[in-house]
Amino acid sequence: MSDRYDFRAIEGKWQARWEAAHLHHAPDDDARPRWYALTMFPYTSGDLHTGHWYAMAPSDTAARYRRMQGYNVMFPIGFDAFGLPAENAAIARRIDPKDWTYANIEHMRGQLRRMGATFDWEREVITCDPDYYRWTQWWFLQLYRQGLAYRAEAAANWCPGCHTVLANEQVVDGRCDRSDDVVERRFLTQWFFRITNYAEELLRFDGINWPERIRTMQTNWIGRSEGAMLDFPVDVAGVEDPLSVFTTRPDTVYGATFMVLAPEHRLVDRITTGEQRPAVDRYVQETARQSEIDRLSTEKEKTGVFTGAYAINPFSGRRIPIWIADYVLVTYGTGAVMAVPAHDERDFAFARKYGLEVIPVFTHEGTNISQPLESAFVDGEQMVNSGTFDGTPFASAKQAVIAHAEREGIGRGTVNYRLRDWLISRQRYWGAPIPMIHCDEHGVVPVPEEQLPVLLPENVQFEPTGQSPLTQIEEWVNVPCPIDGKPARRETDTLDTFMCSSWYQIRYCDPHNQEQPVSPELARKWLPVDQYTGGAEHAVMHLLYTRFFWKAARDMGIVEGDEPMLRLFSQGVILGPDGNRMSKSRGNVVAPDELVAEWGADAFRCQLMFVGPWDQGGPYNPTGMQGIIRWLNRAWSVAVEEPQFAELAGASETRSLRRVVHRTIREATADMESFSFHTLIARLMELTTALSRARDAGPVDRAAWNEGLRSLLLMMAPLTPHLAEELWERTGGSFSVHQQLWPAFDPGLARDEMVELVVQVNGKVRERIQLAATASEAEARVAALASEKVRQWLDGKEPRKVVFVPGKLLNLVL
RNA sequence: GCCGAAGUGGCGGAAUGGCAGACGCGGCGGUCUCAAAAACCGCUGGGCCCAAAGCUCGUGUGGGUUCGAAUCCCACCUUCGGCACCA
Repeated sequence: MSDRYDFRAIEGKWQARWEAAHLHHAPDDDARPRWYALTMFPYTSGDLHTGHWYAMAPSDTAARYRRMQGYNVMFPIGFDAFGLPAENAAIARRIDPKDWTYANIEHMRGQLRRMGATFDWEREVITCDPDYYRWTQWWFLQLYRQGLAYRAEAAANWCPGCHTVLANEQVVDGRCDRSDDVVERRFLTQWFFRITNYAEELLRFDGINWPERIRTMQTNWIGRSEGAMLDFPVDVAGVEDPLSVFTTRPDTVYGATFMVLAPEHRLVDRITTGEQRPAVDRYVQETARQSEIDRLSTEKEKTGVFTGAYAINPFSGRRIPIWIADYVLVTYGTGAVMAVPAHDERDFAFARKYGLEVIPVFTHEGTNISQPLESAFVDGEQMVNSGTFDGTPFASAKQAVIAHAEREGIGRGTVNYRLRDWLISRQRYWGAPIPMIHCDEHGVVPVPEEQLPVLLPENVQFEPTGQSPLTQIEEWVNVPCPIDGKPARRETDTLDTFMCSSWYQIRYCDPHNQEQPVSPELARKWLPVDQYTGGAEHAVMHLLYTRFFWKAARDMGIVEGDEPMLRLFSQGVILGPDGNRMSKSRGNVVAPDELVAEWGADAFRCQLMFVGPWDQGGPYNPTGMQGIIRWLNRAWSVAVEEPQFAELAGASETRSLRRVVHRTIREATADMESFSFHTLIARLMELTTALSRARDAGPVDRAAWNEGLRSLLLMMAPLTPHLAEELWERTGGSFSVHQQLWPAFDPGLARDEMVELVVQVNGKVRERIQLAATASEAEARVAALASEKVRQWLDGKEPRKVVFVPGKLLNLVL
């Protein structure tokens, strides 16, 4: 046989055969231990790009490896199918979003099949399918029942390009993460999920193996601060409630010489005096006109206006002015701060500009606090100017002040978070309708569960108006109130699509269940996900939301355990050949379909895995395909062109071949465990070379050859599933190579007999000597001193010290 | 500004205290061929040297620890990522 590797003849053939044999379906009733491997499902953009391949092919390799280790592996796939592009396509091209989406899915299914991945298509989910979003709506109702969904007016991020509000997580540097438009601040009544209820728990990552990078990003995003809430009475007739402020420095409260409110703060209008009103109104309007980007710039000089009103410092009793300034954010804490210019840089800058009083309340080494301060200082030695607290050391000051505040009922120790509740309303059409009804008499009423799904109406006008297109469909909007049947109106906003993806991994376990989102038995069998893989761009969106969702589901008794994904691996970003992100405008897009058509799926998979460490990503090297193709050709030739056989069971060349084989298994197994696919491929290339050299060198022991070839094909199976299957069959293996066990290595056979021992003199390599691997220090010394070269370097001296690393090195120190 | 990761041949990268550059690309030389391509084989960090042997330099920069450092420690530079007026 001298035929050559032709992927065209084998890839389609085996894909069909695997499908016919349901090889990739994970049965629910199977005695093997389960392994739930999950790769993030794709958005239905209509085209599978290189980034998808880069994410999915290695995930598939890892999943196949687990199967060869004896697990019942579930590796499902589906489509994240709701979202704006479908609607924008509808507007631009006058096609129905549904038609656009399902046509895209059809195309992408073909692309995914040609990848040759072990996807369990019998578990496919499509989030825009009523069978799926019925349960997304169901989840909404459960969260509502738990008090975790609520409607409130708040400062929301409005994207003028997308004509909808966005969650905080979708705003990057003041811009929409999708359209890049500068977001505007609008005060709107919207639906939220109380993710902040779980802030504390979301900061803990106990029992899960997630990358440090993702954990840090989530931790930063949640932004926990310890401090106190302090109440400052307002000295304005008719304002009874005190002004509460959050501070991380309650110990500096005696130095609070003024207060600052965000310009949007509710109290501003009520406390502003007649004299100050024109200036305040002007400032509030100016602030409202500014973009968030300008407003949040730390470069900008601080500005503000006095309201004319005063508050009382509850500790010092001092009457202090209330200002407004745009450096105070209405979205954080209470939207008001106590300003302590002596100990806060921002307050200091503000006080200096407007001539406000500065009172230091700590002593500080190297600072004369009886002189006007040059700058604020944050640490200190002990409290001063603080009444009975004077002399309290810095370290215990916070606790002392908090304890006092709690005793007096003027404040309390608290923890504040940067994390805001998750805004889930969207003023767009292509999403799951929020299953609520507004009734004049009964307020907001949930749609009864048996009426789910609330179907999206069809034939809708999409031209963006700033309101959901659903508002215009009278026959859909007008419904009877579920309580008394009187005329009422449906909620017309749709759900953030991140809600659809927050629970998809749960639905995969029981995708066809018509009674429940998942049966308790199947949830228990498959969940949580053992290995999740996906991009780091979802760190504070999808990956945070799905953890929140899971914890809420746990508290409702639907799932068990504290975390939805036990292990997470975040792959890097595959870049264009020029080192930039692939984009049509740059013209550096690498199209998978073309490469698959030219070189085959196996080769493309390997090329992507050979780029470098998976978590680092990097530029795609167009010429790199050659190396992979050469390897696959050599592997083909090694499998189909037998050597001359002879009985050489104990011969040294046999031992040496077996050593390479067993060592490769050892290393390849470690590489699989650590997702080090590039070094794994390198090792298999070496094994292929070793086999072909052994064959060309003369007669080979039959058993050793078969062991080596068989091991090579088994280890290639997760990487090149089609090629391995074909060669497995040609070399007499039974269907399927993917149902075989991963090879085991014999440490004894992997061990070296002879080693090249490095001899160093004063730490520099001067000689290499052949020695039995088990040689002792004394033996190594004798062998080293037998070398003329070593003796020359020793120059007749006796080594002062000898370092011996068995099997590796002997260092003679003079 | 704060936090984190990274920096190694012409290129992607390997080696996480013990032979720097595995494996691959590219390059050079060869086999085959009328020729080219493909395939296969060999060589391929810099310097000294006709060459080899050999010596020497070499993992962002400068110091340190160690018999021995790409690897550990300190300082700095650069790149990337995250957070950033969060009180």
